[in-house]
Amino acid sequence: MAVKRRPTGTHHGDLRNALEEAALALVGERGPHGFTLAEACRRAGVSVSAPYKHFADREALLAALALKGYQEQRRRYRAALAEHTSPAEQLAAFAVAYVRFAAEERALFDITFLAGLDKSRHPELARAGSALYDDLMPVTGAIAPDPDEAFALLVQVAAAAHGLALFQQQDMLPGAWNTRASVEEQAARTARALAGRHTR
Amino acid sequence: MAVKRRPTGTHHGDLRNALEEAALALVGERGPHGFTLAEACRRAGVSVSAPYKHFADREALLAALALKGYQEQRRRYRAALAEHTSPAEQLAAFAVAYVRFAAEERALFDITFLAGLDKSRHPELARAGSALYDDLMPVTGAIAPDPDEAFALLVQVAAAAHGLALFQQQDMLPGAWNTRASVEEQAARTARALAGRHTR
DNA sequence: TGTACATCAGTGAACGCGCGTTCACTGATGTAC
DNA sequence: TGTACATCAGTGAACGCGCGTTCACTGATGTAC
Repeated sequence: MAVKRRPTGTHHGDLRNALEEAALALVGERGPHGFTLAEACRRAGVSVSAPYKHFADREALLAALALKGYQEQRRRYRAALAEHTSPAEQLAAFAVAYVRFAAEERALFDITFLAGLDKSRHPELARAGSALYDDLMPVTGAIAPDPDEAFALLVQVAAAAHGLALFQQQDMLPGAWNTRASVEEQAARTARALAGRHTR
Repeated sequence: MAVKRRPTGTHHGDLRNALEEAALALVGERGPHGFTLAEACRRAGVSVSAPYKHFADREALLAALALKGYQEQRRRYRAALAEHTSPAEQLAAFAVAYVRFAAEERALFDITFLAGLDKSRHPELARAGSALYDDLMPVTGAIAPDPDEAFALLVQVAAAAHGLALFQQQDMLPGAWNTRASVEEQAARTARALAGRHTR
């Protein structure tokens, strides 16, 4: 057997991760387009050519983070669904989890949805996005038996949560309405109202 | 009385407008951050220093366009409301007008919501944004008498329309769902469902 | 009507800046024998 | 255990680029008399 390789690399040790962390910090501080390779290198204490040992180019680093964003979303939505049994409440929990993800992981959310990544150049992102639909469809399917209706319901709830998340992030709601608690409540109420339409 | 001034200026004639048009074209072609002063000058056939006779800086040009965006939205929403008498149908018409504005005036929509304008530096934009609420509140107020409920309803419908508009713009819906007609239908249905909650 | 003048929209050259990417290199590490 | 070697993560200098902004200027236009 070969000697065990150290998981930490040769020089820096964990540059790939350090660059990803720096990118998240930059987007958190400066907005969806605030990431530059040069500044991430500065923060990681490394020369500007170092990233190319780990990523093909600037966009590849962002795409790696966007993929993480989709995975984190999936994890959160599955957990949210598992906490309820009634489909309507599961849908509400999903909507709340959506706006909460945007608030708690803002940089990840920004990179995933607002960094302008060319999705046709990153099919794995498109796949990760539609994987989210797969997890949710059983829930809306239990509320609206017709598949088209089920998908429409899912789209409506996700869109409402997406809009609420962006409104809050961009300070477009007045005063107390721009609170995380308030936005989560609106998300849940919207989901319940839209689900209610079908159950009676 | 002084001789009438030509509305067309001295040299170029209408550089201010030409620059705004070029900026809209650029954002339309390259996305929310695709505008540069230099390229707009090239397209207007003018030197790079010319814009400073009309705008304080790059951001001022964008802010002027964002203001136009809010004005155009207001015009459209007022027209949408005027076409119906039932509050629920007015709300649905607003939601449809919202996603239609995003589709028909994509560049204006992008500049208004996605260009990352610093709103604290442009209070006129914040004012123009909340003016939209003022037009809509009577509608939701007719559906939900309690002012907080009325505002919540408005926020929910606007957020849903916002999310739908972005989903379509970013190609996040599969196949026929990513159609303008489909998205408009989802917007109308969401508005009706949310309004319905209150009227029974 | 003719002339001197003020205005001001647009010029063109220059500035400093930060960016993404390439390239030959170095030197520490782990591996084979 | 010791030595020669291959690997490969990170260096540092350089590249070309496009950007926003400034500055002294020019020259066409409209105005005053």
